[in-house]
Amino acid sequence: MLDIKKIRDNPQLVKDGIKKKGVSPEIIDEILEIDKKRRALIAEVEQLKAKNNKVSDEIAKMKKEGKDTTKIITEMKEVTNKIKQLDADLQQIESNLNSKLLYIPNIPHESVPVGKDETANIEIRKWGEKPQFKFKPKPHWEIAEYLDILDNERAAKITGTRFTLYKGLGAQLERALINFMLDIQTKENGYTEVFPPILVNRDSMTNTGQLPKFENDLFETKDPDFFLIPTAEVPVTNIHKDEILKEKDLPIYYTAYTPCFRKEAGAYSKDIKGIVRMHQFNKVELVKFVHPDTSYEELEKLVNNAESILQKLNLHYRVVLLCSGDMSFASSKTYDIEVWHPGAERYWETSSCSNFEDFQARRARIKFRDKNNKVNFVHTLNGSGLATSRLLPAIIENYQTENMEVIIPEPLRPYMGGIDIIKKK
RNA sequence: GGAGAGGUGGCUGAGUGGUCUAAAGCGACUGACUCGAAAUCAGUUGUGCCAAUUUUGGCACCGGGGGUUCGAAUCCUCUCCUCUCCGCCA
Repeated sequence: MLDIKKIRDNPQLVKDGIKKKGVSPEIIDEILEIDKKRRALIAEVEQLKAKNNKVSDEIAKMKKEGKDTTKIITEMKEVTNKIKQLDADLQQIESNLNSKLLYIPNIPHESVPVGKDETANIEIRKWGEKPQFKFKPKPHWEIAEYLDILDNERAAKITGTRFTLYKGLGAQLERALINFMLDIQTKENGYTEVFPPILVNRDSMTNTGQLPKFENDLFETKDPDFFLIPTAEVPVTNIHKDEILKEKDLPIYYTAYTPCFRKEAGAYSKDIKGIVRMHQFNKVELVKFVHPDTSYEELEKLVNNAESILQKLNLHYRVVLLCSGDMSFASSKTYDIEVWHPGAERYWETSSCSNFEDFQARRARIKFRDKNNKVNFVHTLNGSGLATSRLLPAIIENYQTENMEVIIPEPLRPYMGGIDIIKKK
């Protein structure tokens, strides 16, 4: 959510900002018009309330002195009725204003390239090199089927399309990756591990920006009404909802493994091969609550923390700075980390690291008290550290052998009971 | 799922229709005393919105929504959460 005061004081800046994100700027004029009405109404109704409060005190005194109050009470009834009516009007205007504000995206940071879609993204750096094979590397779904470690067909029997069943050493490798990543993020990078609820309420989903605009992308439950999280960002960011944190406690770093659930409505059908785009996938997430002055430094560190996993696994990747039009609704600046899949012959996003500045904090009312006792919004950041539905295929494809076996990367072997290769049974 | 109790400031906790501008204590902060600390003493101590911004004034907030009343922390109603007991259960 953007600050209504900022919109009021600097409408052109906000208009330019949302335009870069592909949202048409007329909405800002509507918002300002509603805000104007709202403030006029507040002035009117509060004046009446002040009178009401004053006279109520007088009535109390009169009663104590035994004076007759019937006349003044009759008069006040009219005032009260007027207040009720104005309050109802005000409530309607405020909910209208609020629902409009909830649809306004965050505006991009000045360092973000302006562009419409992914073609305007900028490659920042590459790490490692594409592995060379003496044979033609196969895509992960062929190897996984041969080794019988992933089974989409049986998962479809259980649930439906875009689900997978991890089997045997495949299941074990998934679990190893999760544990490995959590250990790195907690032991080396200073994150505190949490394991949050994966069903959340509407408020939490609104605070991080998935709602109200993207309800179609989410799975929800009936009775009670909850949503399945599309990312651990949602429950973890909401840990500090409605809190005023101490400045000395910042920055706060959390990491969490959760399954994630996405409808992937409208996603390209060509992506359904293998497990790169599932309705359910596993992810280790990194979330930060930081002082506003440090959030862009913290973003760089966050990206480095995510990269460190790929480096340890010796997987070639590139870091991409997203352009304004390719960024998510709530983000001010986003880097994607894309890992090389030699079988599929393409890079796949395996992490997305964003600074939301105070966009989410304002919605979730997450603040801190500074040295001068002033209360201010924190900045929130998050990034995948990493998503296993893209990482496990990358390992299968990068570590495949000519006879379709998969070598386990050395750092994962302790998590696999010492197993160093996946062979056909 | 059933029965009961309860939700008040950073924390403990009083307040059951009208100086509540929410008692008191603890904690925190500031100052005094001190070489310094402790103890002691004095003072300060929430959030949001509106208007002006030099001092400030007004409104709202006692889990949340709605209602009764001239007036609600207090009464009614719905709802959420916590605790205790029973039932069920990984």
